[in-house]
Amino acid sequence: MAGKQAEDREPTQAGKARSDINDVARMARVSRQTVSNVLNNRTGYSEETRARVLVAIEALDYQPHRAARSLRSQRTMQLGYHMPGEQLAADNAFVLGFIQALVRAAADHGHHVLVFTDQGDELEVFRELVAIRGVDGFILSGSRGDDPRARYLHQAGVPFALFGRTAPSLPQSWVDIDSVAGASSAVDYLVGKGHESFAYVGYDAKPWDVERLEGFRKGLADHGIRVGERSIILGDTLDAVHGDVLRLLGRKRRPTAIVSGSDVLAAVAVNAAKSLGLRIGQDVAVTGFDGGFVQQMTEPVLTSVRIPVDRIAAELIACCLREIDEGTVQSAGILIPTEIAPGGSA
Amino acid sequence: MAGKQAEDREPTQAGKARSDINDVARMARVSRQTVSNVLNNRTGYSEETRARVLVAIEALDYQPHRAARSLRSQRTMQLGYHMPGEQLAADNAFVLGFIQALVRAAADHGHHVLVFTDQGDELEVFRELVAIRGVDGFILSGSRGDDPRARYLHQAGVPFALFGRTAPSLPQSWVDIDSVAGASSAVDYLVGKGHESFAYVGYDAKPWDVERLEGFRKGLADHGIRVGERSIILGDTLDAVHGDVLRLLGRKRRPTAIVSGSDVLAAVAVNAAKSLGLRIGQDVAVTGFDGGFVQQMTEPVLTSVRIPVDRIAAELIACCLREIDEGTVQSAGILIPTEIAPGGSA
DNA sequence: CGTGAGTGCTTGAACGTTCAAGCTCTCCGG
DNA sequence: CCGGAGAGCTTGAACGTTCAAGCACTCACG
Repeated sequence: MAGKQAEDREPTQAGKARSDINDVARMARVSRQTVSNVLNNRTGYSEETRARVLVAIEALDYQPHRAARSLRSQRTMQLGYHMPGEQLAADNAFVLGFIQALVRAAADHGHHVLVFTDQGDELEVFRELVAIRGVDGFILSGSRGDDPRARYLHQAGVPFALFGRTAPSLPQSWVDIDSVAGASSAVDYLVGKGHESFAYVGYDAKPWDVERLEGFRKGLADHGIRVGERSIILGDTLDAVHGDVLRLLGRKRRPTAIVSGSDVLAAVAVNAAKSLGLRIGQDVAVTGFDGGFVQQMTEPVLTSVRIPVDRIAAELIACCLREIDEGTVQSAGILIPTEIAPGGSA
Repeated sequence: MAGKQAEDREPTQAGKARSDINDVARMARVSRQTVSNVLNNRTGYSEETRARVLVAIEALDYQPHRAARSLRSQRTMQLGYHMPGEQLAADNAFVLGFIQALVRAAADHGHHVLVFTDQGDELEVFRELVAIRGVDGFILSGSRGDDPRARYLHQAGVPFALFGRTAPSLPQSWVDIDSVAGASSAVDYLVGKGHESFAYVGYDAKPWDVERLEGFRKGLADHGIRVGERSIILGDTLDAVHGDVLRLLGRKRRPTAIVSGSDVLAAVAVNAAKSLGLRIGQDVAVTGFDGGFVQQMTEPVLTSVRIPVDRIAAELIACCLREIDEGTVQSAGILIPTEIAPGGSA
């Protein structure tokens, strides 16, 4: 049943071993070191030599052996991304897009991404990766305040960049979105559409949830609009939020616009509104926050505050590599603005 | 603004370089090779020596240098996972959980996972990774029929395992879920709850979509239940499906149970039913397919055919490592059964 | 008591790069 | 015509492991 020798799986490369740097050197009639220099765009060779080397590389289809390079140069050309180990929850749609963006951004700089996660002890897995020198640096995400991973890496002298913010006591590279401005921009957008009566639906768990609510309040204040506390729904479970939205929209003077701190909760609000017979985008406007694929899951498509993952990933990788290459820490963080991604819901 | 020397980031390790295998050997009063043998659980040393070596390893906090190991042994202890490069869509909730499961399963065998994706040429990125010997093998996903990635890897003689099925012409390791049995089991479950009148909501794009519908039909046939073609909704857009479900449930003799080939579409069906004032789980039952976090996004929670990602990941990693270690290909694939994850919707 | 087969351990070499130091020209200023 | 600098290239060593051989000693067997 099982078992078939793998030998017969290599029909083409019969005996012909992979070529190494010496083969290239021999063919180009130069020394190994010169090949190495060309490969790493160093100086110290003529234009003519360079051309000969490149021809040989091409002809032999040579690519340097990653492990050999790493051993000598002490650079792995790999970055580690710590994937949240928690039970997968609502904003995971976001994480997947983020990983994809990270991988692409790293590839732009010739690096690969090692994705890892922890089970139990969060730091253990970092310690191991640092000990075996498996990566050159780390990308962390989902942090506000004092992050034990950041503290450990800092103390261990390992470069890293953080998506989110930490306690400003340590100098470290971080990139974050401007959640306050994002939520505030949703209000601007709705005001621009003529809305005057608002409600908010969001989580209450993470620091950025608080910031989004704060942004909502700021946005209203900017336009001199007041909002009652009863119009602010902060829910843990989708059930509870669903019920609260029903109650909210059942009121005599119901709001015409609902700003949400999450696409998923916005979807819940859309459903609740629909079940009351309200037309989304006409009787009531709803905006979300994320812009992942959940945005497409409502009908009509959600208008959402999009988190620009590509920008974020690019900055994170750039920060991390700068730290690796130059040994310097970008002590000021980077705040990335969000964008409104208009759908039919507002 | 920017720029702070990283020097002062290493307060603890002043000069004290990391210890290598020779340090351990010296401390345990044995040779490098003996340390190496202990490390790799080989034979050729006494129990007493082994103990001394372990003490030394502990004392020096020694961990072997990954790159050095790789160079000599030609094993990277890394597996590559090719993340679908397409625009992120509905079943991405699934992919994220899958990655997490893969990472964990690989870790159980002392391996790390390199996640990569392509932009444009799908094979290019494989060729590079193979050329630099960046991984020992690959995990592919999302394939039915003739997969160019599988073809390439096979021809290059690189071990890999496939989530999905390919043309049976090539002997290769694959693991897949039994979609037909899965959809069929949803019908069984609903029949067990007393339902007699069914409808189906699903996609039509991928091979497994077809299989799920097939399973639905088979499940009905098993119970001698007939279904009209008008009760089978195959949609591309959520909008269209939403409308079709409204029409379906608006019929005089409406079905009491809706089986769906996707949690997302099941969620759409739930919303549509709610907007007609139907009580989910009572007036109409709905089941999904996936069991990712989308399952939690409806109210009540969706009853769904869960894809056991942990099992799948474990089998994939095991297959791939077997191929790497023993050079043998498991020529028969593995079909993993799904499980019904009951929620309140059916 | 010589021989063959373990058992337990050591040693030099190798894996495929890059580092650090050197070597050989040429060219230019004094 | 000597000295110094630089351009262009080479060479031995090193990175930290594992491989492949070998060595010394013990023990059983004929």
